Amino acid sequence: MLPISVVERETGLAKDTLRIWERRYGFPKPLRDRNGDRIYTVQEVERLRHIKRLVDSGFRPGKVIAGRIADSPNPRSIDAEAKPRVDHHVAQLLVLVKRQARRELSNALLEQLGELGLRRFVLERIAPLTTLVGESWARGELSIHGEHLYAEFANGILRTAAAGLETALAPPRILLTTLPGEPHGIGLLMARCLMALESAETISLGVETPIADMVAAAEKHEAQVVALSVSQAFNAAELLKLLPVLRQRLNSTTQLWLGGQGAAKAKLRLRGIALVTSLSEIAPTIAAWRGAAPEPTHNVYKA
Amino acid sequence: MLPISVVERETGLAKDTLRIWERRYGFPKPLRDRNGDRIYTVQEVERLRHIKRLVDSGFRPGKVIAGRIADSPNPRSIDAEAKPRVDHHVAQLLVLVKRQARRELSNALLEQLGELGLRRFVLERIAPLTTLVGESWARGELSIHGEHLYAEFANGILRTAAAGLETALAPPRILLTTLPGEPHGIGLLMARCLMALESAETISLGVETPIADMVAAAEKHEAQVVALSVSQAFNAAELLKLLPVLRQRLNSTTQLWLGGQGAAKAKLRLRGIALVTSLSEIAPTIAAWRGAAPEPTHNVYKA
DNA sequence: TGCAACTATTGTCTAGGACAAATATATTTA
DNA sequence: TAAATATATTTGTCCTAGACAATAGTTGCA
Repeated sequence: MLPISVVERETGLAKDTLRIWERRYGFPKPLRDRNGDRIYTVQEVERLRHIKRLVDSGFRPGKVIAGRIADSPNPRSIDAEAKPRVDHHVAQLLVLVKRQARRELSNALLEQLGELGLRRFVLERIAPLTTLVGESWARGELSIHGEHLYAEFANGILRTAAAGLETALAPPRILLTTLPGEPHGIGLLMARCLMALESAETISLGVETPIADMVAAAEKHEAQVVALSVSQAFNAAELLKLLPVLRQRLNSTTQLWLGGQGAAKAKLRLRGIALVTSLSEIAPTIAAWRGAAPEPTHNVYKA
Repeated sequence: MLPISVVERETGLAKDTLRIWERRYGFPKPLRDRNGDRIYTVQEVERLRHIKRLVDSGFRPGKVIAGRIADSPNPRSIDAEAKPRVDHHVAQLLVLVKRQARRELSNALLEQLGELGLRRFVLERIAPLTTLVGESWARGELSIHGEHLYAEFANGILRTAAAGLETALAPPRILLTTLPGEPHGIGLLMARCLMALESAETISLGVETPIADMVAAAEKHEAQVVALSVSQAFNAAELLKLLPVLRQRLNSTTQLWLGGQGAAKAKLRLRGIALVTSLSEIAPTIAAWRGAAPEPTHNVYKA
C-alpha cells in the first residue's frame, strides 16, 4: 500500500496526472487511508508503469487505460525502417544485454573496443546498441534494471577508455552536461570521447545541472561551447521551455550545441542553438568551429 | 521569467511548497502571465536556492524568509568537531576543488592514488574529501557546478581504478544502488571499490533504482545482499517511508545493507536492515557474512 | 491529394482548505 | 538545576474541483 508520493517516484507520473487519470478514466482507483489520502496497491503501480511505457512510446492515455490497445504488438513508428540495418555484432550485444549476462557482455565489449579502437567502438557499437536498448525497454522487452545495468557497463567502459585521452588540448573548450530532468548520461560520455579524440578540451558536469549553474560554470571556465545531450524520452515541452531560458542567459559568444536522440524535438525554431544531429557530426562541427575562428576570445591558446 | 515547473526543477522545492510559502510568508511573490500562471524572476529563484540551502541545514523557513537569520555565520552543528581532524592532504585537495583547478586536481588525485593504493586512497582521501565538499556546498562556499565537477572527477577516477579489480570472485554477490530521489553515486563507487578489494562480486545498478526493480534485479541475479548508499541530504521521512516497503518485498534471505552519511537517519527502528556505519566497516561486514555462512544458498561457489 | 478549420484529448496550473508530523515553548516533576 | 511532560506553533503534503493552452486527431474543402 503506497502513498501518492511514492507512486510518483516509482512511476514517473506527476501527482496531478495520477489524480486526473483517476477522475477521468477511473484508473487507478486507489483506496484511502484513515486520513482520506490515496493508497495504491503494488498491482496498480505495476500497471501504471506499463501504461507509462506505452504512453511514452506514443499511445494516448485514454485509449491505453481503456484497454483498447493490444499489448505487445509493435509500438508503431520504429520498426520496419530501423531493424533491417542492425549490425550483426550489435544485435549479438543486445542479446547479452537482455540476458543480463554480465561477464560475457563485459568481455565482448572490451574485446571489440580493442579491435576497433575507441572512435569506431563508440560510433559503431555503443551508439547503436544504446538506441536499441532504449527501444527494447520501450517495447517492454527489457526490464528497467536491465537498462540500468547496461548504462553502468557502458559508463564504466567509456570512462575508462576516455581516461587516457587527456593529452594535447586545443580549443574549443566544451562544457558537457544534461538538462535538469534528463538523467541519461551515456550520450554525454560518447560525445566526450569523440570530442577528446579531436583534442578538444572537455569539461563534464555530469547530468541534470540546473540552468543557472550551467551559465555560471560556462563563465567560470570560459567555455566556448556548452553541449547538451537530450535523450529520446525527454519531454518535448520541457525542452522548449528550458532552452530559450538557457540561451538567453548564456553569454552570446558562447555556442550552444544540442545532441542526442531527443535533440530533434527542439525543431529548428530556436535561434542560436546548433543541432548536432548525430555523433559522427561532432568531428566536423568542431572542425567548423575552428575554421570559423571566432575572434580568439578572452584567453589566447598556444598551439 | 520562469514558470513554476522550471522553478521546481531549479530549486528542488515542490510546487505545493512554493505556493504555500507565497501564501504564508509573502515570498516568493511571482508575477503572473496572461493566463494567471505564476512567473518567477531569476532573482527570486536565486534567493529561493539560498533559502533552500539554509533550510536543508536545519533552519526553519519562516525565520529564514523573514530575514531573521544572519547570513553566513556557521550553520550550527558541523563546525568545531569536524574541522580539527582534517588531514592536511585532504584540506589541500579541497582547496583545489573550490578553485575548480581541474588539471591540478586531476594530477593530485592520480598521484595520491598511486602512492597510497586504492584502499587507502578511498578511505583516507576520497571519503573525507567528499564529506568536506558536501559541507562546503551546504555552507555556500562551493557552487553547485563546483560540486558537480568534483563528482565527475571522483566518478572517473574510482571507475577507472575499479576496472582492473574484476578477478577472483567469491560470495556474497552484492547488488549496489541508491533509492529513487538519491542522485549521489560517489558513495556507491567507493563502496564498490572496497567490496571488490574483498573479492566480493558486485553488481552496480547506478543511482535511483525504483524499489520494484531492486527487488526484480536481486532475484534475477540471485544477490545475497542489497546495499544502498544514502547521502546526508536525503530526506529522512522519505527514507523511513521507502525502506520498509523494500525490506518487505525483498526475499527474506537477502540481506539489506545501508551505508553513507545519511544512513544513520534510519535509526535503529528498522528490522532486517544492517547499518554499515562507515566505509571501513565494509570489510568486517563482508567477513562476518562469510563467517556466518548463511546456508550456501541457491548457487554453490568454487574457491 | 494537400491544407485549413474544427473538435477532442491531455497535462499542468489555479485556489483555498485540512491535517499529521516535526519542532519549539511552557509547565510540571524529580 | 535538570529532565520529563504537556501545549502551541510551524510546516509540508494531501485534498477537491475548476480552468485552459497545447497537442493530436478529424473533418471539410479546394
